[in-house]
Amino acid sequence: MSKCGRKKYIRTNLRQMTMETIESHQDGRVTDSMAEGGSAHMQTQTGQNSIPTLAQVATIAETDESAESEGVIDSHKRREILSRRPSYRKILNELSSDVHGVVPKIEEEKSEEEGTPPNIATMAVPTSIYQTSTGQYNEEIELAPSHMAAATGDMPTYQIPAPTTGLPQGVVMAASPGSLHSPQQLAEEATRKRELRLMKNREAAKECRRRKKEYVKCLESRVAVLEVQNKKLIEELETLRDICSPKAD
DNA sequence: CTTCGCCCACGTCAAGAGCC
DNA sequence: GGCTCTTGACGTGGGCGAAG
Repeated sequence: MSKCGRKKYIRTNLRQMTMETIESHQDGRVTDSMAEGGSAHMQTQTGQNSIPTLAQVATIAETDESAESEGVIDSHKRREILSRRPSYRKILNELSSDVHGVVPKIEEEKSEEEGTPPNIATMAVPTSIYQTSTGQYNEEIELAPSHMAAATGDMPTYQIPAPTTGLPQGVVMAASPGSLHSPQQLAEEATRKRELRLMKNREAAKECRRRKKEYVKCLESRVAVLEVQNKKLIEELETLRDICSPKAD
């Protein structure tokens, strides 16, 4: 068996095991949305997409609780519970409005078209505030001077196609639909539309993944900042306690 | 060197969200 | 209501380090 074939075999088995786990966890019942490729369970097939969003975590917890307490959820309610959450950009922008300065907004993608990196320069990157091996936090928060992805080399080759035409190279504009007569022309038009749709979706998927990574990084950044704040507040509380109730010695 | 296990990125499909 | 966008899920291929 070739390497790829073996991997496929392993992953297929892994997926099967995962689904069995989910089924057993849910008392042998798989929800409609999961069977349809719903968004509320963590993908474990390859390890990617394994980070559940906050909404997903809440959803899973809610589903578990309700499943235990009520036993049966009707399909409509399940659909509501497992409904898709808003986009990363929306969530992040809401977060940024709540915590100004901690979480950056995801900018509209226009800077790349202008030949400059996306404006993430104002983001507080937790480069040096992660917990050390001794449990201490480095409290220095640096401002990222350059594009984050460029620093990590995450998307070295990503490019948005030139927006001038909106069509891939090699895709020829067909004649107007009114001028299509023969089945051959109709088939060609359908093929062309499919190619265009696939190309757009390909780019959209890339962009979506980029945003997702950015979103996760921002959440991690926020966690780090809040942990630092929490630590400071605890220390402040201890100091005030010492002042208010000094030891009599 | 080969195999294994894991991770990452990609392309595609499908379905919900959002806009007009 | 139709169209486009967004994103979860899935399958695939490649890279890399560890183990044999």
